[in-house]
Amino acid sequence: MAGLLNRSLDELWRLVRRIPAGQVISYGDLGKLMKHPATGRVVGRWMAQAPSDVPWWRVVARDGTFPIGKRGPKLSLEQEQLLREEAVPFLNSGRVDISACSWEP
DNA sequence: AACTTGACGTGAC
DNA sequence: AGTCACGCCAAGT
Repeated sequence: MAGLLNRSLDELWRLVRRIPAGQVISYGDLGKLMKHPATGRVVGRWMAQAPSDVPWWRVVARDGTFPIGKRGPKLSLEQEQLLREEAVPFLNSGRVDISACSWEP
């Protein structure tokens, strides 16, 4: 028996891998897409253990910020840089313009 | 087993 | 537009 947690993790990595370059999705919306929905907070916890082949930087908070910055400022900057390289639109406030580049499966 | 901590979201002010 | 309080719930201590 695989376990519900591991299956959810697999599904999560599958979903994130489907996000095209130049687009983003929020933690909460990602959770809603799963067979057994998870809250944004839980998705965030799981993202911390994302395999290296998962484009974790395309997942942002609902308001277009990087909550990761509170704990790891370095990682936050890396995320912003990666998104800018993909031509993701930013607002003057430094947040991602999520309404202009959100991924819808 | 109890308590704390967040890679979040929402609503109130 | 920016804060804040609160609900959320898996993991860590």
